[in-house]
Amino acid sequence: MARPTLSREQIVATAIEVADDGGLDAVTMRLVGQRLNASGMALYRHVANREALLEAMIDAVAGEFGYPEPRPAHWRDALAAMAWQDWRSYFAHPWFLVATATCRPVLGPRMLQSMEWALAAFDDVDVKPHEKLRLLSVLYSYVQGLALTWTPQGDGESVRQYWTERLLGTGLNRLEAIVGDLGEGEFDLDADFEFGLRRVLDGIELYLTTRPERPVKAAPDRQ
Amino acid sequence: MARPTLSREQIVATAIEVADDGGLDAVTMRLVGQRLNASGMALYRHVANREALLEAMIDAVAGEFGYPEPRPAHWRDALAAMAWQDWRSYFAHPWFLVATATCRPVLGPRMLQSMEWALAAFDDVDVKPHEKLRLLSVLYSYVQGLALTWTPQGDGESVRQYWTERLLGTGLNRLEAIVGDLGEGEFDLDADFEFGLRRVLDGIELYLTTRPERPVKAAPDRQ
DNA sequence: CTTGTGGTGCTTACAACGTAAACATGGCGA
DNA sequence: TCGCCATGTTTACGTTGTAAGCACCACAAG
Repeated sequence: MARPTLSREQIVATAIEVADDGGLDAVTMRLVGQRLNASGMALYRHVANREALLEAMIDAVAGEFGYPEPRPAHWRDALAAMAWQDWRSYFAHPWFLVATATCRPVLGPRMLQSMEWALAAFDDVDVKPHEKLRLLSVLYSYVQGLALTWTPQGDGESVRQYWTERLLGTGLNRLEAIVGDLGEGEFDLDADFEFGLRRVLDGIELYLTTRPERPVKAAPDRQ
Repeated sequence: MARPTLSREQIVATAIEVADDGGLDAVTMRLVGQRLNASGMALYRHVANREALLEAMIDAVAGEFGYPEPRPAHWRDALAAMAWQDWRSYFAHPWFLVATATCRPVLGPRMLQSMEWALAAFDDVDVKPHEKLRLLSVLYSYVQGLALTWTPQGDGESVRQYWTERLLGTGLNRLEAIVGDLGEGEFDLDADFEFGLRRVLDGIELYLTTRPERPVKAAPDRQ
């Protein structure tokens, strides 16, 4: 049989390149094929259809940067590291969140592995597995939701500019007060993210430490 | 001039119906027009293009259910009410989150009004406006992110079924332990949501009550 | 009453998309 | 050497968003 010149991994990688350059709309079968000196239809030999390609792209990005090994001993440090990593990933690939919203939530192998890593952060904590997932979900959701709000979308117009534009002249004084606040200070997205991250981790920590019925067992002190 | 038989509001409302029935992909200019006994091109007299239509749909849904008036006196009650309302909205219109992810974050008039309502919940709290927005963002993001994970996407396959399917046989024991947990117990999305909501509100409350430099001023006790 | 005039909806047309179907090709097993 | 079949290509079809031009009609001006 004819030696294949295309591979599934190569296709996915190229599609990711295309998406990074031109957004998710640019991920066209023909265009991805073109970057590989192939026709658009060639992709169908390695990928069921466009949606499957998107799912593959999502899972590829999900495992792109590994989480730190060994995992920090205290769950709070581990989860913070994970949150930062995800946060960075979302900005490295602005199309990522759009894709996950469009497709159903993708539980590919790499994504599952990441979840396992995160769950292991709670190994020292005496909570039911389902509650561990619930706690994780709070953090995942926060990171995802905030990124969704602030990732630059399509056109080059800065998100900050868009907000100040829209908030002024609305006659809503509390919103306009924020614009004043934003104008004078710097616009530091990472700082905003870290602020919220602290609140979320605080909420989780409060739960783990104050439930009288299930005391924390042998959680290592943070150094 | 010829009396108009279409109106922008009518178009937006019809488009929302279409999306509720057949998902966001069904929101085609031609199909929305057809429901109004009009051609697809007729819509362009009232809406710039498809994206503008989506943005209008988003803002319409954002203001569909008003938040409770009068607003609960304690910020925590107010924010909880808001979060539940948003949570319900996301499930009433599964396409909503997909649309907000696709378009840039939409700050339409109704959405801004909702934000103003939420900000007012912090009127009794002595925090800088920018920090109020940060605190709100934590909650918004959590609700949005969790809904994004659990809203049924497209096909009728239940999300729960999809998860159990994917989690089994991965060889990752922490994930499989969760499936066992899910299997025996009930699968109560609202309970999951409320659990996380408590954690987020706890995190916010901890911040507001323990900062030594900015004490809470005259926040009313909850009855 | 007649006559623009401009807002409204319709028709046609086009490029781009996902993808089904048939075809061409070339390396490997027999 | 022959045939097979996986791989990539070509062609084609239906659907999409939307640009361009046309047809209509109600009102203001004459």
